[in-house]
Amino acid sequence: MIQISYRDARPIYEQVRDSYQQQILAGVLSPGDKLPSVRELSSALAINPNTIQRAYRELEQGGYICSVRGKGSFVANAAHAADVRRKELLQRFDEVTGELMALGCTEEELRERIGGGADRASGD
Amino acid sequence: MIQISYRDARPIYEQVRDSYQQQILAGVLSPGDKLPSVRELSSALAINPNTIQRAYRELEQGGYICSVRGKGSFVANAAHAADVRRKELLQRFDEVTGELMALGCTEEELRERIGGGADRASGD
Amino acid sequence: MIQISYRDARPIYEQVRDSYQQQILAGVLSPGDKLPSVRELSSALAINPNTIQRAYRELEQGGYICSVRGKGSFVANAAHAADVRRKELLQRFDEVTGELMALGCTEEELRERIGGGADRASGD
Amino acid sequence: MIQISYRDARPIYEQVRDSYQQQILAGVLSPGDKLPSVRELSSALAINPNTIQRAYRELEQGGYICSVRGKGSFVANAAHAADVRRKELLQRFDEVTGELMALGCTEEELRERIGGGADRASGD
DNA sequence: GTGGTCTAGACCACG
DNA sequence: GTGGTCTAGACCACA
Repeated sequence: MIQISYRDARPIYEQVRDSYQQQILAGVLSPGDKLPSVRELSSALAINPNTIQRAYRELEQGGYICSVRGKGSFVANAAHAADVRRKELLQRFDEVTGELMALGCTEEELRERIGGGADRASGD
Repeated sequence: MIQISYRDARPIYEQVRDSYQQQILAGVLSPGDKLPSVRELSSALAINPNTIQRAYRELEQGGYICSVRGKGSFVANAAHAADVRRKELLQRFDEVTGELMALGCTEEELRERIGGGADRASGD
Repeated sequence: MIQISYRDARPIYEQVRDSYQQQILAGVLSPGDKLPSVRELSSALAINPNTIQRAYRELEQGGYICSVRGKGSFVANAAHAADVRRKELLQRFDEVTGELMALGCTEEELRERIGGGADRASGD
Repeated sequence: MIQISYRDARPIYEQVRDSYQQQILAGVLSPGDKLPSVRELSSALAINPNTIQRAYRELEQGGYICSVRGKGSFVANAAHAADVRRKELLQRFDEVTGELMALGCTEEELRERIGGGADRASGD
């Protein structure tokens, strides 16, 4: 289930949108799965239906879900959306590595860090 | 000199703050260098002085500059600021690599990408 | 047989209506042919009978079919329907060409494009 | 100035969005031109500000305008938006010509029709 | 019941 | 003053 926080700087509709986006890309939700209805989710989270609807609308514009009047909202085939997302992330990856190397990090240091979630504390 | 753009999604005070932050970290501005006064910069950029003041305030809170009443604002010792920035970037690095690998990128692929600015187009 | 898709932006009754409209104009269905009954089609497609009924009603209003109480629905003489449709399309043709030329496409370019399905990729 | 009609089947926000989109693509509005503020336009058209804002938001998402907090909304550089629009129109052009030829129109007939706004009545 | 649109009015962030 | 977000509640189209 989606978690939202009023302490988060992001507006609520973005938190809802990003949570679903993440779950869909991660495969937690599969193509064809039904999302909770706008009214259902809005009452479950104690949030105005319009706010949920905006999140759903943007998910649909991004190709993540497919909303059908009278039926509900369903997870779409994520292939295209995943491609777009991967391009975004690779661009951010280049930016971050570029700035880190400008700050003195070596290529070797960053290469070792990839996938090394276990010993992450050593470099922080 | 600082460049601001009205087409940028970021508010102006963030553009000013980030520009100086970047120049200080990159060594374009050295510790002790004097920044233009709020009045000077605001008239040079045709921007409300309040906006500049907010940028300077946040730069001081981040440890990038040091403002002295009646004297002006000066670049602080960059070592601490660079440490803070590096931690931020390493955290984002971990987030981005984590999500990329969840989307199917291999560790090897990402390791090869580091520093490979010349053949970047191949992976986009 | 009619195909409907929940991922289509159009409501279902429009998909049903447009599918038959297209088949009638293309000659796949000939004047006098009997359409499946509302009950038959609604159970075959697992769709609410009201939805099918609305599609049939609009097909009859458009002159594409002729419904006889107690007998069924039959494809009408296609000549009139085709005339109406052709007028619609010619109007859209004028609108589209007008806007394309306002965007810088030349008359020659559009003339060459007509019927050039083979080399379509060159102009996209 | 924008004209909206309650008799139009399109929702109001689409009418507003499409009107500006058209004016920007046609060059009636040039890059850098300021659009009326949300409040201004909403009171001029006697429409709720939220409705106008949605139109403006979609114009920004489409790359037609650029909205800046505290400053206003301005026409963006339309080059990219025009490209996207042209592709859309060329695709519709192909669809319409294809269906017209399936209905018996000849290539020659359609080629002559292009640009022939003066003698349009002959073919309707 | 579902999603979609619209209104009325509030508050915030920014300049 | 500007745009952006959120709420509360209404009505419509669709299944």
